[in-house]
Amino acid sequence: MSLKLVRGTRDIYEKENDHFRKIITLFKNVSERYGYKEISTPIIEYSEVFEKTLGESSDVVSKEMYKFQDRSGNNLTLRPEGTAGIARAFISGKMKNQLPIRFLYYGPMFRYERPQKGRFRQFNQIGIELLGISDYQADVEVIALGYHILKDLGLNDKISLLINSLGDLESREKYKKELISYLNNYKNELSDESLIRLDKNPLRILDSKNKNDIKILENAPNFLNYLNDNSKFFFDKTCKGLENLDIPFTIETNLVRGFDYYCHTAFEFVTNELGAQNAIIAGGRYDGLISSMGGDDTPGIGWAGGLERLGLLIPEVDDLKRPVCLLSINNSSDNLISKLAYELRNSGFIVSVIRGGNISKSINKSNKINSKYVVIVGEEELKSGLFPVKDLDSSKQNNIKLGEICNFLKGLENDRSK
RNA sequence: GCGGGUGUAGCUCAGUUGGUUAGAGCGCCAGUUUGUGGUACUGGAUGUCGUCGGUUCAAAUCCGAUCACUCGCCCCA
Repeated sequence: MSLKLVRGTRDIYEKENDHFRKIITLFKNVSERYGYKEISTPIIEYSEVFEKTLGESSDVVSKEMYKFQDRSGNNLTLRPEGTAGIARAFISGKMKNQLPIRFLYYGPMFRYERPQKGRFRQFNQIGIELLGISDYQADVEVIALGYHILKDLGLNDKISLLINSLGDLESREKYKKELISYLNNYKNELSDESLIRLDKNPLRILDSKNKNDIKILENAPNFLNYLNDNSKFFFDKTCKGLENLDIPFTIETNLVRGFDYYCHTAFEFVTNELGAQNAIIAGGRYDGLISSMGGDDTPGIGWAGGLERLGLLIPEVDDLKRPVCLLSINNSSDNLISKLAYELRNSGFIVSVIRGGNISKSINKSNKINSKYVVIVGEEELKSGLFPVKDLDSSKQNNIKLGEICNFLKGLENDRSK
């Protein structure tokens, strides 16, 4: 039997899980203040849910999906991202009369990519979607929410916001034509990658990292000049909306999203602390998505953030809540200890029972699990009915009657929080 | 998918031009201290040297393959 981990997957232990939980808790907490409600969709969907929405030419669909057939021959895919599944849920759940609707979600996603720092084959995303508002206010709200979360995580000075407009369909088609005709002059100089894109998805050439491509693009027509009045108005208003909230941003005209369903606003919160994996939160507007899946025409905008990447950026913080250790020096005290532990746990304490060994060792073990208080239960205590309750920080110790230990500890905790 | 680097104890890493029984620090366990912890001192345990194969009298060391991690490309969260 192989004990190896599947490539790009990993086991996550207590500390990291605590760390993730903190991010998720903060994410949910802030998002709920903006009116977002949690939705959980399945991890598997029919493959076409992703293929038709993300675009056949996108990297994710063309080479990164975990596709398989189940025993009935259904073509299924482990979700590579969250938006398509939520759009599907919105349509199949017949939620159109509840618009506008705000979703928050988090969970594992799967992409068959080469693993790197901050990049895994199974990874976790947090994300939000806002459906049913075609107005730029939705874009401002969604970006502000992302900024709010990053700010509360203390990442202000580590991230920057890049924003661009992909315009509406009309603007995009017009620009695409201009860009193609410009790039056609450089056909023999463009990178192979970009040449393929020239046919399939020319806008993606804009974010090519190839040096020569970048040079060619310097004189290429600028997307922002091809926005029609409607698109220009939309983009201006969005930017003004961000300024109104004092959210700093940079217009990045070469920012293009990898999925077909985006239009108008595209944005990324990026960092330079994670090497090639610089996008922490990224998203945009996808007005055509739901109609393309067979639903009524419904505008939408959202973003997704990488939990692992966020985790790499924020420091781990020790738990404030420290356990109480009950030291069992004598086996005949088992019942007494389990009852005391039960009572303390009912009162909200984290309780750890340490059995056997001498007192030195037991206190030592208590220290190692970051315990604040220990209660010693040994021969003498069973006789006298008085139990030493010791504060390991101050080394102060009081002898307390069994029935009063819980209240005594509560009192100490209250004093401490004052 | 392409290119570079790395892989030795739980962790961080040494290990000479191939040469006996593979090392250090931290951590862990025990003792000093049989009812009171963090410090100190003393002692101890722990390795398929990533895996498989090859060269050699002899491989952690050289060669090949493979796996994983890592950095860059690509792409993305």
